[in-house]
Amino acid sequence: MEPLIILSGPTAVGKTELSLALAEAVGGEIISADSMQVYRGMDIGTAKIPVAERRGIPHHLIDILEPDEPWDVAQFTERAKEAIRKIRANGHLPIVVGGTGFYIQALVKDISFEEEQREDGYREQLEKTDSGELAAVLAAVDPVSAASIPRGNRKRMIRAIEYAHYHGEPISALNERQAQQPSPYNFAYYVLTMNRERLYRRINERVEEMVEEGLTDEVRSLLDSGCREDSVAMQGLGYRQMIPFLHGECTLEDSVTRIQLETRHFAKRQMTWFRREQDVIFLDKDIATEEELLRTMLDVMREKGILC
RNA sequence: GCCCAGAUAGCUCAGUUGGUAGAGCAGCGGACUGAAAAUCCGCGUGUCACUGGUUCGAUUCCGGUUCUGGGCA
Repeated sequence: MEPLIILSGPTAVGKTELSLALAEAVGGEIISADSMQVYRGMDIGTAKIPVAERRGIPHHLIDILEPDEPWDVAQFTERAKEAIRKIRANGHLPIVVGGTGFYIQALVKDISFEEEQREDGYREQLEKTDSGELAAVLAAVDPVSAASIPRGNRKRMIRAIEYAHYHGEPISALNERQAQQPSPYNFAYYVLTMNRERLYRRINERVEEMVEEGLTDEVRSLLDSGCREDSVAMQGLGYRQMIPFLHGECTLEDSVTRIQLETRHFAKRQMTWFRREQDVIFLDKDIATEEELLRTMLDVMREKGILC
């Protein structure tokens, strides 16, 4: 089985820093599992590690798209698998680092995403449909999903209906099938954690630092260069909340407070995700030094036969 | 010092024509299979400032006290 090392955790917990030490220790290359760092020009707000600080370790899936280009899990898994092949060919170990749990799950479980011919405008049509109608359509097409997706969650209702439309089977059937499927990887999935209060404080501080480093100008120049306010990239934390300030609709302080708040909410959601995830090894930063954590990681990898 | 208005959940406040109270935000928990830094769901007992009085019963009415605003001196 192919070896795979994963290092994740909530935002601002210190993944990047640890990932460098880890890569050096095992002879690894890093694959970013971050839905926003793929975009060029989004550096400060995504806490992207500057090339100069990468210590010569190759980083994949960072800066590969313009901010208005589409990107999703399916593309991520495809590109990540490509990167894994390349890294293995170099005789190195692939290390997936990032906070997008959804991407990591899709990669580890090797969820397949078949091509969809989306040119028929079906999604656009669904987006115009009101929620009651969507619920009715979903109930007809996929009763299992209809029972589990709340009426308020249009996004997930739309995807479920859309899936049935393109594949002729309910997405709930697909999910069930893929859930059984074993991972093709011999993986070690680490999640870095920390006391909540401390994490929240780090988040608040990091946002302040981002603003000092010029986050406002970064957002402004993205918009000036034609990036649409409703683009996926602009939904990112630190970007979306800055828009009202740039329009003169609120103070900078209001925007900053908002970024801090929503980043804290995000970190909380990430923790919910990791708690549910199977086969995860939690590494608590409160009770161990980075050296100790690294040693634990290496021990686990030896045990699993990822390292000899 | 006097007058007026407040004092209710961590915060901002609503409310009870007297039967011990509820929203938003925060916080907490959860979901998540092609936007995921997205999207969505759930969770509210708190000396109703303190203290007397009236009452079967007071957070609610009356008196006093303290504190906080605002006004007048």
